[in-house]
Amino acid sequence: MKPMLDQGSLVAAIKRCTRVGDLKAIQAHMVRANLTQDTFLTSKLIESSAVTLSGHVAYAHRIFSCTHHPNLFMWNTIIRGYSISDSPITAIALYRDMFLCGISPNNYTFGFVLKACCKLLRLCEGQELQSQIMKVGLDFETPHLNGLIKLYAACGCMDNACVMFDEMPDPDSASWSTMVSGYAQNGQAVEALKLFQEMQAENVSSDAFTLASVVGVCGDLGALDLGKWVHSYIDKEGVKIDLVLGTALVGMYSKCGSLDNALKVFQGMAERDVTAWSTMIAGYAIHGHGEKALQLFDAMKRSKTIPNCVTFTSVLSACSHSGLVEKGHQIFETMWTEYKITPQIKHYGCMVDLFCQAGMVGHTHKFIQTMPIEPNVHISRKILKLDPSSPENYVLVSNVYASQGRWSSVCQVRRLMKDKALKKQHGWSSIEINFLVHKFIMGDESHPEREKIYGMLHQMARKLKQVGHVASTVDVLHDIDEEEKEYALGLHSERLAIAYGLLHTPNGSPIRIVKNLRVCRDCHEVIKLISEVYNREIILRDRVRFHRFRERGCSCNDYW
DNA sequence: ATAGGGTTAG
Repeated sequence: MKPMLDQGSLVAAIKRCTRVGDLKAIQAHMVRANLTQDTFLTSKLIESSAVTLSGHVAYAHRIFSCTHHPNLFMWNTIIRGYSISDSPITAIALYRDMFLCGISPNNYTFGFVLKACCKLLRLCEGQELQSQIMKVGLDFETPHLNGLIKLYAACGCMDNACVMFDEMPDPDSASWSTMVSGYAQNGQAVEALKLFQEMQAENVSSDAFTLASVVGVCGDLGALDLGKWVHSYIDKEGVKIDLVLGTALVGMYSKCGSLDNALKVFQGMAERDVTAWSTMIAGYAIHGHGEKALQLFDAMKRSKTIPNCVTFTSVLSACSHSGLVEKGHQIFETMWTEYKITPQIKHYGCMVDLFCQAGMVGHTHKFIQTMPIEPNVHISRKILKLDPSSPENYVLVSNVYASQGRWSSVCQVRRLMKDKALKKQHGWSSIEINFLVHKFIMGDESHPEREKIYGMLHQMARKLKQVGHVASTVDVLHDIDEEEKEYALGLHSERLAIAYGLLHTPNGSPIRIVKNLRVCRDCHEVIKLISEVYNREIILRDRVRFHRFRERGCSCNDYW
């Protein structure tokens, strides 16, 4: 190696570092060149290990602690490093230390601490920060406002986020994309799309960040036509399809059932990381193409991309849907032996599905005994104990009970959820007509065409009764709360969507609907009946299947 | 002397 003992070449060398080991070598050079007290070089060392080589904040922290009088840049850099690390709480602690050391923050500091608050969902501290900025007389800049909007969105307060956004004098593309992704993350997909359409109307051009969110929303809603339109918009505007946007498109096309397009985008991508590969593999898994998913998994390994736990969920579920028992078992074993990934409950779930579908009852029992957690209702109880704050877990448990007809337990779980005042996650269904996505929740009365829809709904109910359908839930849920009554009356979201579809799609064309979150037992049966009575093909995409491969062993290719 | 906010997979 050439000697590089001046500051300039050392800085250049730090920039080229890809591992912490490289930094150690440079530190050795600094000792030899008597440059250990060089503030600029020390700053760059901290920056490199704290930010550029993320995951090595502790190393940066050691250098920082050895510095006698760290300057503001060093403080900022170390706080920034922690804010993006898995210990953002340390960023906040350091921010307090900074005051104790008599160092005043600047605008950059606030941005980094805000990010840490965001990761920790510390709304109060974020607001405190907001008043501090004003107190010290610094300008409140767009990145701060965007950070606060993000914080509100992350904490589920889209109303506050919206007020801030509306009051912004000069929202930039980051502001828009924060809002769009905020709606998307809070399950307000339609609002996200509305905002995107507003952007179009106001001639605000969308960049790759916003578009990735929008594309994701299209996938969530199964809005293929709109998704295709956004894709053509991306091409037309010459927006570069980078790793993230490419991955978003692949995911959108596979979720919307268009695997050809998903593959086309995937193959056109200049680079592919573990997320991109996992998305494409999941696409094949969802549609029951087990062999293809496995081929892709092999290709991924050949490309030296290291699979993670998400990749394995998709690969194992692909095996389960295609009956590839041996192969699946083999891959499951490699999780720990080759990749040191501890299988999670969902991976065990895939394995149980795999054995069950192959009819290997004995094998299943044996496998279950090796599991760290029992795979029945009792695990669900454990899940609730482990994470009692996640509403999804309650829904999962309630569904497990429902599938066994244990209605009183269903009510108990629901009541528990209510007592804990957990935000109800409404199940919804949607249908896309002429690029517009119409979303319905159970008993939805807000639609402008509610009269027509309800008329159709009652007609549907009568016709179903004529062919002998008795809503199985009606009989058991008579003495429960209002919501359950609506449920029992048949105002399920998917029926509202179908009614709307019957009213608005031309005769002969299929009705494609997406159902999310709450599966009722007779949903598929009812849809089949409606489709027979009205002589219309009804295609249901059940989003729950994407999340919970382990539930009752239906193959996903039934849905598209 | 250096630096900031927003995006993707189950």
